[in-house]
Amino acid sequence: MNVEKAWETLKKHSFKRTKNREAILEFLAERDGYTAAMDVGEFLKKDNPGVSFDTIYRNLTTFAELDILEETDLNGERQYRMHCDPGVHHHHFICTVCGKTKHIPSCPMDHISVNLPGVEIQGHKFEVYGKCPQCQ
Amino acid sequence: MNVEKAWETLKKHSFKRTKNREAILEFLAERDGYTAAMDVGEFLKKDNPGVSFDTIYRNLTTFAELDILEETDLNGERQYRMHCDPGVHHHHFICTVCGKTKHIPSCPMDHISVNLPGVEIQGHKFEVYGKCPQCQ
DNA sequence: CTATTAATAGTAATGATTACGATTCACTTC
DNA sequence: GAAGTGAATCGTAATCATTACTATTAATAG
Repeated sequence: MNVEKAWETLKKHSFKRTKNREAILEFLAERDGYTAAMDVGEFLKKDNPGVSFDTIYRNLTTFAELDILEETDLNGERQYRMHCDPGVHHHHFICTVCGKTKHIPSCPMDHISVNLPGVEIQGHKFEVYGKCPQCQ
Repeated sequence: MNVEKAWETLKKHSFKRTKNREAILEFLAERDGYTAAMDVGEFLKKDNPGVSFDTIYRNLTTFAELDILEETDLNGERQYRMHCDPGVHHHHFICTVCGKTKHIPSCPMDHISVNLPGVEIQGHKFEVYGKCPQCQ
């Protein structure tokens, strides 16, 4: 997912083009891993010192709902990254130091017969944690 | 893991036998799923209205470090359950309504060749979410 | 029984997130 | 391109879970 595609999606759902949204998308497009909501906010403050939490969280949540961003909870913080490939299910290795991710194309649900009679499966989470080469 | 075994472990590490710890262990031994730290606290207050957050969180953290409890983060809250079988690696299905869990003995790391050259793997998380038969 | 030191109570502080009324701004329509 | 309209934002307060800290209490060893 790149910034243009994100804007197509936003247009399609009649969201307006604002400076804050542009900044968020351009910032996350540059990064290749997860970034905490608060850190996105810190970045926004450079151009716009008065951004409010409301703006930061509302937009990140909206983007995640539209599958523009991927979202995860990492040690109590909400983290976001550009969606690598919306529509193609995948997982990630996540560096616990810098947040950088690596794609894991296969999914445990395809390999494991989860024998759970009667339960209604809604979703799953699979993440591998460690240190990327640069952070060791 | 049952309450007696938990006390053996605690004794071995010279932790004292206190009313609060007894209450926490007995409460979690009764439950068969994850319980939020705050809910454990609520329960403690029945017998001891003045328990402090310090006591709740410190003991839960200690128990998790000693592998008496298993710990996970679920929608922003820290959740705990008696360790099914310390020493035997496993995963869980977790009911998103009541927190009840079901054992998943197999591990994705055994089935998926995570091809990540140069990274140092430290851990992983695999959880399946859904509704248990009672909560549908 | 007494001493020692862990454990706890009580409460304040922190950190992330949510909420909301007032204001501003992007975009439609004329 | 000016005006109108509702979405988006600001500024700030509130909430919620968790952490931190000091004075006091209580579990265990000797």
